[in-house]
Amino acid sequence: MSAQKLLNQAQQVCSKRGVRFTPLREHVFVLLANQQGAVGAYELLDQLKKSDASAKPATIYRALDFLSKQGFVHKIESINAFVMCHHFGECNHPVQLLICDQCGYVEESQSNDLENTIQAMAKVSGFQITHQIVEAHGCCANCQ
Amino acid sequence: MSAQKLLNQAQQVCSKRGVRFTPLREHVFVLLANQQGAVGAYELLDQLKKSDASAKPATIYRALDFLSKQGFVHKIESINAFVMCHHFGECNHPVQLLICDQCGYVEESQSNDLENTIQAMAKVSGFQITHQIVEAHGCCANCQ
DNA sequence: TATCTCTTGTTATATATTCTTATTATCCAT
DNA sequence: ATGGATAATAAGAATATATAACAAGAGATA
Repeated sequence: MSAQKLLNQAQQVCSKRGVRFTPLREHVFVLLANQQGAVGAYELLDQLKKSDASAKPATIYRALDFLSKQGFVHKIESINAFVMCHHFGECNHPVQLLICDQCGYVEESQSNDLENTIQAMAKVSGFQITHQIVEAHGCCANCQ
Repeated sequence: MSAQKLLNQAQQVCSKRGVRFTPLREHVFVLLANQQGAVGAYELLDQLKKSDASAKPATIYRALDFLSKQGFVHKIESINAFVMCHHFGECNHPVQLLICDQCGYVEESQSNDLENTIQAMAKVSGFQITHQIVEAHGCCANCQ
């Protein structure tokens, strides 16, 4: 999906939810939308600085925090990077990521089986899951 | 399992593998073994400093790196913390963690189902997995 | 002993988050 | 509309977390 389409969609979602999609947040959103695969926060910060020299780490992290909460981007915990979610409009799915260690490509996948299996595993221990992180590293089809 | 037993076991594993379980590494190992649940690196560093005032971040991270590679401890990516593995002797299992956000308790669990499901999910995309992170957050049986 | 490798010490730097204060937007009463 | 109260957002500084780079030391091997 194009960056412009994603942006429009995000604007609609924000206005529907009554949250503020400020210029700063939009800016970071667009930076991410134009990015292939995962990006680090400081790489985004460098890009942001080109048009806003006063940007600081907290600036970018706050924006990323907002975008995550809205489900527009996902944080990849295992490599401290961020990736745009290309179907935030559709549903509130749990995130499962396939991360190519060669080229940085990140694929988002959705398996109900996996979700169910994790829930089953937790149940055995009487554990109540609120959210989960599933990140698989390896080599994508292209890089093999 | 007691800290002492774990230590003995780790010593045996190291000598079998021909890797050096230096005093420093042992020390960090024991700190972790005596810990309930997850610990941050800088918390360990503070403890280490009590007997070795010259310890620095790199000191602890190097030791943790070694212990991770040997499978003695696991890093929890989603909270930047470390936890002792209580069955490193048994097998080379993929790690699945249940993390209680209330009390910090971490349970390691092992589901072949889950492993298989993830592999199946990857196969659909022609993705080859080398390793994976599964971390479920929520509330343990005790805290409910 | 000479050499090679692994480990550690030390410093600097990269990455990430928190806290406090200031600013801006929104809402409501006038 | 206008001003004032309130809440959300942003700036800035400080701190927490993690790694890199290089020099020095200790162990193993021949």
